[in-house]
Amino acid sequence: MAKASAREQVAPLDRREMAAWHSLIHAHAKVTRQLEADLEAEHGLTLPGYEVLAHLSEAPDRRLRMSDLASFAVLTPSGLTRLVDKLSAAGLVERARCGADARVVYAVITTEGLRRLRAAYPTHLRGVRDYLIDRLGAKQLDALADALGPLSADCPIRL
Amino acid sequence: MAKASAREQVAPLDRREMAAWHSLIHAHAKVTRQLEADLEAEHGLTLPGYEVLAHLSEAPDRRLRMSDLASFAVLTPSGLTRLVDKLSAAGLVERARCGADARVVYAVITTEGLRRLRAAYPTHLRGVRDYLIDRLGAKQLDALADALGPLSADCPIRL
DNA sequence: ACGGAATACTTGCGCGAGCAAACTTCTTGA
DNA sequence: TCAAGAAGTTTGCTCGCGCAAGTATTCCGT
Repeated sequence: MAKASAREQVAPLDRREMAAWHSLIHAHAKVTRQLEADLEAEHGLTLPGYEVLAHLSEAPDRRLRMSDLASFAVLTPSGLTRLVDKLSAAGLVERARCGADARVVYAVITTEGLRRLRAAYPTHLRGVRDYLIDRLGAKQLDALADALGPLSADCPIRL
Repeated sequence: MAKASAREQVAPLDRREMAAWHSLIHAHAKVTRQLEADLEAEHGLTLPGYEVLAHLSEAPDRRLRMSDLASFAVLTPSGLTRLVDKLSAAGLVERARCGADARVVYAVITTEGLRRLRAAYPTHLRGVRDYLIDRLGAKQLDALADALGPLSADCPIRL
């Protein structure tokens, strides 16, 4: 096998590859920023905050382990700790210890949290539609999930 | 035309729509975090920092207006000011005033900046290939750029 | 030609969040 | 049984970066 020398040149990205990469970055930034601005303005929620509430509301027993919640919400464990601190201070979420394993902590959505989530839901829904889904055809939508889904395969998403 | 009442229910996102939305968030997070970790570890550059250098190196006269650079790099003007401050302190970029319009400032990449960029290029290239492009087929690559490109076509980032 | 609006950039401030290290609790191998 | 190590969470520290306000310059209507 030929070993790559330090001077060996690698082919640069071609136009299509560059376009795919840049469109991913820019589209993501644009969509999430608009969505977050709406949620913030209308309901005082951040996007990660909303997603935490949404995931909890759909989880069995309305609770999830901190570490699982972290990967759902695309946050590091420490990031999730702070976010749950904040949501907890706002009364939207509570912590509960696990009887079986004293290391794990559950985050549980409160009744008030469910209320806020339901109130914010239309805003989020409209945002996802306006900024993403309605700008794509059905084929493009499938292609998008098809292409990007496997990239985050090890981040379990309940679908 | 029926006017939507306050109580009118909107259909929730279906499975495909949810999948597209979540895959966008998770894939973006995964790819950019890995890429940034590599750049940071091997060359002490952040991803936005790398992209600023890359855009400058390809610009006519190796310079771009701050505001143009901001939208390329997916940053707000203020965010770009700090980033250019940092790159400037590291000697990778310089500021230059514009003779024709005293309001505009150009960011210009230095020789040292070009050196650092060239050194980091293989890392970035490999990252984009490993974490994104090589995991997609040619068709998926086109579909991705095709679907996401228009979302940010009009204005790259401005809200 | 002049004063108000628009444009380009920078600063004050604050917050979200990542990394590394510290605890705590559970597991496992000798 | 009892370390040693792994797993889950939290804390200390730090920094990137967005928003709003401030400054400097240019444009435009009258």
